[in-house]
Amino acid sequence: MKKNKPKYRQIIDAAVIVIAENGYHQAQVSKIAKQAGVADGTIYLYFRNKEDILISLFQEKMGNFIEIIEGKIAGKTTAVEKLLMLVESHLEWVAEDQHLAIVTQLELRQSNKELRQKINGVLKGYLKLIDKIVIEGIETKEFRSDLNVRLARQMIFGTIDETVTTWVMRDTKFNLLELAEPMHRMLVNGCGYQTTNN
Amino acid sequence: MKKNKPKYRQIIDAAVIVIAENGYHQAQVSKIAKQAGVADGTIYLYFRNKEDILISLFQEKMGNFIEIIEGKIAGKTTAVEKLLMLVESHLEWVAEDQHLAIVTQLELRQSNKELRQKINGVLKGYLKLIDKIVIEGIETKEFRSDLNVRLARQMIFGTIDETVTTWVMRDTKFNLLELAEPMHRMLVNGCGYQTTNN
Amino acid sequence: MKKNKPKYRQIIDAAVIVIAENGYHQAQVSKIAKQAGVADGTIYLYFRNKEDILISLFQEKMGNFIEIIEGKIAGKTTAVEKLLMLVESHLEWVAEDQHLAIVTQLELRQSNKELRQKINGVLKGYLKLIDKIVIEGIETKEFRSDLNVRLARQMIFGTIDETVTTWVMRDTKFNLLELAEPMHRMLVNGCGYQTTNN
Amino acid sequence: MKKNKPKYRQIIDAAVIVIAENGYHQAQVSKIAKQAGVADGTIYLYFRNKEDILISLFQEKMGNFIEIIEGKIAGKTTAVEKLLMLVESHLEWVAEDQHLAIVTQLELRQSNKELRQKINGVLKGYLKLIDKIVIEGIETKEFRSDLNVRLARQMIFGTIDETVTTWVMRDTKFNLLELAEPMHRMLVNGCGYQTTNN
DNA sequence: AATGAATGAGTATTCATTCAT
DNA sequence: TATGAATGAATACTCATTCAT
Repeated sequence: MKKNKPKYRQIIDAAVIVIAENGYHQAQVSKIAKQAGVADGTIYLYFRNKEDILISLFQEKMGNFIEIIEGKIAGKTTAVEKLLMLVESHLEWVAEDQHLAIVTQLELRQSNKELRQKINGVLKGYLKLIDKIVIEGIETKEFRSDLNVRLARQMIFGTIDETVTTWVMRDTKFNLLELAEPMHRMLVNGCGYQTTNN
Repeated sequence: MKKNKPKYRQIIDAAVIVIAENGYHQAQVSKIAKQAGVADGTIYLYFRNKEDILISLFQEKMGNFIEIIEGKIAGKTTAVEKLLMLVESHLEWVAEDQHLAIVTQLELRQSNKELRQKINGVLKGYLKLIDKIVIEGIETKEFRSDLNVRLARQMIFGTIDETVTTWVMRDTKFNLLELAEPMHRMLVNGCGYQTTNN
Repeated sequence: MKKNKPKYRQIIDAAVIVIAENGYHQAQVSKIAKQAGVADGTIYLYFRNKEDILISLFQEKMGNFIEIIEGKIAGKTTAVEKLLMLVESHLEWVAEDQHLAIVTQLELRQSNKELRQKINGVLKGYLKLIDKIVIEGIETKEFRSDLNVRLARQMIFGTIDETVTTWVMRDTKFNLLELAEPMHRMLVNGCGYQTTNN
Repeated sequence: MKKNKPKYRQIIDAAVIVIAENGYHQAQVSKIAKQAGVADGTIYLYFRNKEDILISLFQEKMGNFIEIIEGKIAGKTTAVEKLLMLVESHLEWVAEDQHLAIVTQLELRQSNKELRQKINGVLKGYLKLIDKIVIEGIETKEFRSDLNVRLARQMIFGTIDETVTTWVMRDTKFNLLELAEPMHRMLVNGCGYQTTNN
């Protein structure tokens, strides 16, 4: 199993750094190899081609992230709490590894359609996680019974993603985690009952 | 003023078609020229370079869209009504011209960081429009007084954008406009007061 | 028609020189372009790819040679005379342009199977020419009636080809044309009646 | 002596199979090693480099073939009979081991000039054998006294080689051995006296 | 003797842009 | 204005060979 050999992770981590620092289109295989401390050809002992590095990168990192969140959420009892945990974890994840954030939020989105579709495949796991929380919230009556699940998920993911992307692109970084609580309140309100204060 | 000459729009419209049909990375200048019915070199009498075509495309189309929305919103009295108008207009705009939707939602996002930043510059006008509605809503007490304006805008834009992107990528197209009302309710709720039904 | 433009022939002639002097595997496109006095990219305005250069080269040169021989043969009345003309012309053709001889006899034979098959397609025209002479010789009773046409053609072509290849590979070049007459006598004898002097 | 160790032949036989089935340019050392059931590095304990495998292959197989023919010829008294034996043996050899025929007739000829010259060195032994028969034929007056020995050898070898190559390339295989007799008659005629039936 | 992971040199092709006409 | 032939920089991937074990 190639994935368990140290050079597999070594190359993926090198790719994250090279892409974050040089941009997607300037991340040549030779640069990644150099950063990883291996020969160009060694890359191809662990990955089929360049695209395979990028997909594997996304799978490893995002997949890992989804697992962590699933674990954290399991400990929470209400959908509202679970949603807070998801928002906090997501923002924390982004703030912790800015190289990775740049790669997933900005650079990897420049890839061609084929690669983006494979990336979307990985993302689906995350979106299903959100769906589960929304559905649970409806069942427990924390959320409106007439809530459109897909729309709610698009609100939750869209809000987080837009916020994170804006933050990653900013030059001056503020504390992203502080946004978790107000963002969570907005999203829960969005899924809740009353419309205005009238 | 080059922008008023017929070939200027001719080339931009050709670019929309070529990018929508071939994808961003297969939209060569020569293809756009052919579609526009001009010689390759002629492109450079109207645009500085390829990037300039794409930015101009976005400016023309998005700028036009913003103007239309501004007009429509002016006729509404409350922030809630204005937000509904914005959501409806946005979804309508996307549903009306699918070529353009593909280009702005999917293809143009594959461009490099530099181009994307310029595109974001154009988008700022739209985001400011949203900000104005949110601020007005707070002032009229339609929205919470402690609402984080930037966060609210990111929710509104993020939700619309994520929804539209998902819709554009789908093979089977449902009626996008039907989502305006429930999406609007979610967003207004998100900006409003009460959290849950407890 | 690209084939009539001067650069088309210019590139083919450059390819002959570069391949003859550097060998098939050291004949990079950039070298051919430099020899032709054009930019690398210009090659691709006239040829689909590198293989297309080589096929076109063979078609142009060999096709041209076949036409010339056909013309010369038309003036001869007997199959025996026609065969002499063919042998003489072939040897003359090889001796005249040694660069081309190296390319067709040695270098182009190193190409991959796909290219060789296309080259064989061009060669078929030449082999059919030989067949026609053999058949005519049989009909005029210059040759044996029980002569196997394909075998006779293989003897004629094989003998010429083996002789020419040996000559091209030799460092010291003797007068190739002097071999025409004795080679012709051998071939005519081979197609004729008596076996030995017993 | 490496040549007597079992793995030496094992690797050569593997090379014949791999080249015949994959073609010269797809016959990587690693494939040959796998087919031979040894590690890549082991190849280099028995051969200096890849070229050395191919030369050794040709030497072993062709050398073996020459020895066999020499034995068979020794039992014949006239040059004409010896030539028949040579032609028959050659065609039989090709028809018997089609893998080997593909390798020697088609694939090995794609090698570079340097390797082909070394192969020609091995072939010299066979060509000398032909020369001996021709010279004997002249001395015994079976053949013309003014016969050019080199030319006669080129006819004999060229005819057989061209015939065999054509046969190997054909998809539908006919009985090659049936060509021995008519081919022999043609060649003997070619070396003989009379030109035509006049 | 045997292994096999690691090495790293080498090249065809595309396409945005120019400029002589 | 308009043309379009010509330019030339830039990069992923293969595979023969090595050498530490």
